[in-house]
Amino acid sequence: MTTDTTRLLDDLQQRNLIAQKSGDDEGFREYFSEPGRVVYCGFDPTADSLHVGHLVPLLMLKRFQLAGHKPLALIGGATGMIGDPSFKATERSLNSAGLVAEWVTKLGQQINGILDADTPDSAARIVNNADWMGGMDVLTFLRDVGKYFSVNSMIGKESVKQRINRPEQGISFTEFSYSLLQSYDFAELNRRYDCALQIGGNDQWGNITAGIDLTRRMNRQQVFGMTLPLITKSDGTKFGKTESGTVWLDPTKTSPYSFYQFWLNSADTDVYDYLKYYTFLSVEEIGCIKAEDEQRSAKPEAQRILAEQLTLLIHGEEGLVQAQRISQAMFSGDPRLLTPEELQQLSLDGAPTLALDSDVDLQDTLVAAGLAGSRRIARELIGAGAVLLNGVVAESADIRLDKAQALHGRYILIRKGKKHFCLVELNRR
RNA sequence: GGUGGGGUUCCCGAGUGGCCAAAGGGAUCAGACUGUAAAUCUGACGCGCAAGCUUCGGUGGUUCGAAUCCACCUCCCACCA
Repeated sequence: MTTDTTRLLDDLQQRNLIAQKSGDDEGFREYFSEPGRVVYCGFDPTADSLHVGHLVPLLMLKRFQLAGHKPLALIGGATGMIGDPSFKATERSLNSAGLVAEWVTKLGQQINGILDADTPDSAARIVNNADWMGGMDVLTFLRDVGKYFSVNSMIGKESVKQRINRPEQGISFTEFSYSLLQSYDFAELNRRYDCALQIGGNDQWGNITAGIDLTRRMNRQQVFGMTLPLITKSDGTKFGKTESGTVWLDPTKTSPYSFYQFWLNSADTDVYDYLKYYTFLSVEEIGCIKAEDEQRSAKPEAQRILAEQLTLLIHGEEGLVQAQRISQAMFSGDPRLLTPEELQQLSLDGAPTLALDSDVDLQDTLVAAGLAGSRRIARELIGAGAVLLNGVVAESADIRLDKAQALHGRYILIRKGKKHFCLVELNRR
């Protein structure tokens, strides 16, 4: 077991997954040389689903689990009521208690699906900090927790500096107190579960170190902290977004197909790093993939592997098959070969869909589908041969869509350019 | 409060009476090339099938004609205090 953890830490370093780590490497390694250590990461319910930005810490918990430790996922039913101000430019609006509670439940289910709760010696545990914070009264909190914090050092934290320095934005006492809550969580988890490591995104460093200090003072225990790097894209745009917005883990918010496509579209310059961050493939294997991709001068395999690994992990075998089947039909297959069931599945799987009456103008349809900004643009696109109906180039701008050309009398798959689609379903009249 | 500068089509930014739907760049979209890449090249980029119509902070005015001139309003910025 000792070797497992040593390997883990070396592996994490090779994957560039450690941004900052508290304390000395020796002590850290020694402590984690014993199996069954408890590692925690908090997830605040700020939406009804986790998104790809949450994956790195979540998978980190799993990495520790695979190395024989116990992952502890904390869902911030309490902290989610407050809002973390770290590196946020503006004060955030509060969510209602009911909404937060609902989100807590949903996040719990998602996390549960990813972390293994049945592994004998390293079962995952999911806790909610509302359980110990919800009932705490103000005086107790201020006396027992607040007393350990120095406002002087709190206002010096980099994470709130911009808020402190910008009077027009400011920071409410509520948000300013957030760090105390998170710190108390660490101390509490240390007391309850002997938790000794908190991990989080690099923006959490301030909160984590505050928790380490509090735990030492309250529990007289030395605990550890580690932050994970902020994932970036080589083109400078924000990771985790597509033109249609955040990439969620919830299949009803981001379909397995879109999720698969998100990873598949990773840039060559990023994809090998992502394989290290997001998959459990060994660094050696990833190195081989890279070497092979460089040998072959054709399309690299890395993106496909990345997309497969992640879709399988989050959406399971079925989700992956769906995603691949749709991708195949859309990009390289002939949509005319799809069965009515598969076409129907397309819309369920997240392809944009439009229900129209039969015998409609193609230009108007392109506009309605959001594939063209105006009829004039639609005509230009058609003229350039950029519009495909069921995989066949639309020859004329004056085409009308009717049942005769619809697949199975109902479906017309419109494609604009290389990767914009809309499935039109003609109503029977 | 005083003075000076400014608000132009998604963004930046030219344009100071007709030749302006408005230079140039960026972003975006498409085509070619490709790997559903990158880079590059080409084209499009207010609306309209078209005649034409609606845009240049707002309102009114001068003029045959205004993004361009005038008045007022509004917002932003700089300096003064």
